[in-house]
Amino acid sequence: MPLRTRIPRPAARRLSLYLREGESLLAIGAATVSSERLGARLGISAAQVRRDLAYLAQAGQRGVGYDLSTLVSMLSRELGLERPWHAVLVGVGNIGRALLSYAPFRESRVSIVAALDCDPAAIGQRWGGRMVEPVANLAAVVQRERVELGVIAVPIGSAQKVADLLVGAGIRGILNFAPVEIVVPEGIAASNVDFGVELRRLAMDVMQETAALERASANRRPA
Amino acid sequence: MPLRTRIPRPAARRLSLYLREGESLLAIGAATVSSERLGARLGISAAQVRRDLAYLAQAGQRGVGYDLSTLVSMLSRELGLERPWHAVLVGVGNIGRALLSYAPFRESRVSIVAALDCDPAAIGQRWGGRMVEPVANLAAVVQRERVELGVIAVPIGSAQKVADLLVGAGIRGILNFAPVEIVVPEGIAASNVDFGVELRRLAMDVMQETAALERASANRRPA
DNA sequence: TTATGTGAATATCTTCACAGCG
DNA sequence: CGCTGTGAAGATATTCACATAA
Repeated sequence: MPLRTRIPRPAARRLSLYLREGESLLAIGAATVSSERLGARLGISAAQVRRDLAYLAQAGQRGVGYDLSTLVSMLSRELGLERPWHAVLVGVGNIGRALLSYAPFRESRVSIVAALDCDPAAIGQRWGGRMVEPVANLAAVVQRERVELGVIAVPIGSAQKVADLLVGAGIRGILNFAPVEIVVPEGIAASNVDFGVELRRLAMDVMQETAALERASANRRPA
Repeated sequence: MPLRTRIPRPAARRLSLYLREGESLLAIGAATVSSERLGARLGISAAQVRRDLAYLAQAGQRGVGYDLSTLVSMLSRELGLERPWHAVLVGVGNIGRALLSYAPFRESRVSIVAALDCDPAAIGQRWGGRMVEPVANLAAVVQRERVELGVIAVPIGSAQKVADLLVGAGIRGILNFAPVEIVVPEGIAASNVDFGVELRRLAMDVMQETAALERASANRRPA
């Protein structure tokens, strides 16, 4: 077997977006979609969409486009969503509660099956149907629920400690919302979402847009 | 003047991280940092760090490293953080409240100066020191507080509507937490954070890690 | 005729390796 | 001597343009 070449990182990231849009088009009642239209909905060029989707075997049909239900199931398979994934959340502050009540998870194959916290006052409360357990239960929860992913939503000071606990409990991937880069051993996937970094990046993008506009108008009346 | 070449997209995104780490090292009492160490804290190669920081004029000193206070102020300037940026939040559900209580904003130059919602029950409540106002006030708030950025934390169904309102009110950049790609006119910066997409990506990363490990062990005993 | 799939060309990003400077 | 800054090489990613298939 040819062991199909690995999908490039940026393409792989876009696959999640195609899946989300594909599902939403399907929900609207559409049957097919063109690379043109799919790209337009996501701000991605049609050529890029075709190149990305060509990594899936035979996803589209020439002259017609992509059959949405085929596309959705191929993307699901590619993204590893044919089987369900279980995640455990640590920290039920505002971010944690936002995650627990994030509606789209209910029908997604990736779900948060348990919520832990170390604050005695938080333990026993229910959020989005799940009861908060003490962090001490972590290892037991991971085994009991076959948990593979961990979500960190604790303050910056405890983030690394929680990451170590998760790794120790046998988790394979971590999504971290604390504003610090966590360190994980080789072979464990980690990704970070930091609201502050996102807002700063936005500010920078606005600056660059502004600069680009000024440059453009300066070019209209050059030396 | 040579109109210094634009900083590449990926490098620009990393700049936010260098700033965050730089500030945190400074807080610890460090005076300088090497590309080696800075990179190690972020999982970025030293060569990459040097290449990125070289976009700032004369940021480091050979044989010594980067002076942290210089570095932090250069990065702040590059990211447009020399002056404060004001953002308005629309939607005070769980995500909105998480943003309002996100501690690092308090000392950052990007701050959320107002919170709006369309639910009468939410209006008048206080979160993180800010009182929730009706969305109808949007244009007035934008003018009053010189707001340039908008944060969307409303359900999927109203996200595009809110985006249009923000653009209409004169906002220059939008950070969207609803799980849909919003459409904005040319010249307006937009970026999206979707918890579902992030978790799916994590699941995919875990799959790929697993596949890579299997491939590696298969190679140890090839045909 | 329409819209995919894909070589080839281009553009962009990253790493290497070492000259250069304090 | 240590560590940055940077040409040049290498690796990746994107776009173009068109052959191809329904």
